[in-house]
Amino acid sequence: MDGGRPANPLALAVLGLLLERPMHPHAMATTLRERGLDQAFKVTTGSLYDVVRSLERANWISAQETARVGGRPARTVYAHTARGRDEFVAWLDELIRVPAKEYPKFISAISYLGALGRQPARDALTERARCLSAQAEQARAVWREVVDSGRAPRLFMLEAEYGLRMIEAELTWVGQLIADIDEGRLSWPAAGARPAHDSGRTA
Amino acid sequence: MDGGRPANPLALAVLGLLLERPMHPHAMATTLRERGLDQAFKVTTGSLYDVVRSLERANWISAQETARVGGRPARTVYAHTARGRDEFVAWLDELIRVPAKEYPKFISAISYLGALGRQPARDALTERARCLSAQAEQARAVWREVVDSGRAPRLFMLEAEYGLRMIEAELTWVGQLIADIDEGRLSWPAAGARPAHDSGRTA
DNA sequence: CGTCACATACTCGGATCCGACTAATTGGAT
DNA sequence: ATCCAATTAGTCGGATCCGAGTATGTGACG
Repeated sequence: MDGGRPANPLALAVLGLLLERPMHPHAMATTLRERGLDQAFKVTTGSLYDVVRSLERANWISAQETARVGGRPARTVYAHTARGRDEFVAWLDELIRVPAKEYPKFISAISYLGALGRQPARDALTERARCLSAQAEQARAVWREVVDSGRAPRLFMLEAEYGLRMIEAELTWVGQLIADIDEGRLSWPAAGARPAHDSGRTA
Repeated sequence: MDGGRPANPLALAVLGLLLERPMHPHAMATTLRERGLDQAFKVTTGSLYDVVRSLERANWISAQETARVGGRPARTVYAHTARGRDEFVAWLDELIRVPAKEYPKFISAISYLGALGRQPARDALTERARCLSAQAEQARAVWREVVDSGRAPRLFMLEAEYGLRMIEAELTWVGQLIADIDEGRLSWPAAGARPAHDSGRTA
C-alpha cells in the first residue's frame, strides 16, 4: 500500500541534510558535492528527485513551500517530519549494527582470475596495485590536510578514513597475491576449467 | 543501436559458465549456487534471464537448441560466441586492472555517525564487530576445510580469501574506532550539526 | 548591447532489476 | 493409488535508477 520504505542510501543523505535545515533537491545535490559526500553516496539528479518523492510518499519528509524565483523552474523546499527523524536514526543504527552483504565488482572478477592467463593476470593485478597505491596516497594527503588544518573534526572524516583503510587492505592482499604468483605459490591450471567444489553453504 | 554492452556482473558469470560448456539459464543458476559463487554474484532468476537476453542481443552468446522434456517449459541452451570469448577476457582484464568506485552501505552510514549519540554509536559498532568476527570465523573455517581437503585449489578460493581479508580489515578499523570512542580520542559534537568542510575534490 | 558560456532547477523515458508468480514433473509417504 | 512437497524452468510487471534533455537566468567580454 505504501510502496515500501526507502532503501536507497541517497535517501539517508537526504534525511541527514534535512535534519540540518529545510532544503530543495537541487541544493541537496550541491551541498553533498561541496562536502565531498558524493564519495559516500552516488548522487545523480535523476535518482535524487525519485528518492525525494519516495520519502515524501512514506511521510518521512514533507514539502514546505514552492517558491519560484523569476521564470525558472519552481523550487520545492522539503523538511523532515518527526517520523522521518525517528526512521533516520533507526535506519542509521541498523546500517551500522548489521553488516550488509555487498557484491564488489572486484570479487566477481577474482572468481574468474583463472580464465586469464597467468601472466596477463599478473599484469592486470600489478596495474591495479599501482592504481590503488595512487588512490591511497591521494586520500592520505587530503585527510592529513583537512584534519591538520582543523577544517573538520575527525568525526566527519571517518568515511574517508574507512575508505583509506579498505584500500590499504586490498592493496596488501593484491601485493601478496602477485608475490605468490611470482614465486610459484599459486598453481595455475592448464585449461581454464573450473572444478565444481561445492563450498560450504549456510543451511 | 545495440543497447550497450552488458554491465551486470552476473553477465560475467554467465559468460564464464558458458566457456566451460553450453547451458540453459536454470542450470547456470544452479551451478553458480553449487559452487558458492552466489557469494560473489547476486544471482536472482529475474536478472539472470534479462542478462542472458542482453548477452544474446550483444552477440556474445547464442541460443543453440530449444529442447522440451515432457510438458515442462522448454529449455533454451546457450553457448558463447567467439566474440563473447574475447569480450569476456577483455572485460575481466579491465575489472581487475582498474579499481571500480563502489558505494558500500556502511560508508554511507559512517558519514552520519555523528547523528547517532555517542553511546548508541558505540553500541551499534560493537554489535557490528561481533557480527564481523563471526563471519570471519566462519569464512576461515570453510576456507581451511576446502583447501585442506583438496576439494578445490587455492586459485578457486581467491574470492573467499579476498572477502575474508576485507572483513578482517573492517573489523580492525571498527575495533580501533570503538577504542578511540572509549578513550576519548574521538570528540563528539553537542548537537548533530555537521560543518561544511569541502574536502579536496579531484578536478 | 548582443551573445556565449555557465549556473540553476527540474523532467522524462528508457534500461535494468528482481520478487512473486505460473505450471508441469518427480518422489515419497499414507 | 493418491496427494503433498520439492524440483525444474521460465515469465511478468512494477519499482528503481539514471543519463540526457529542457528552459531560464546571469555575468563577462568585446
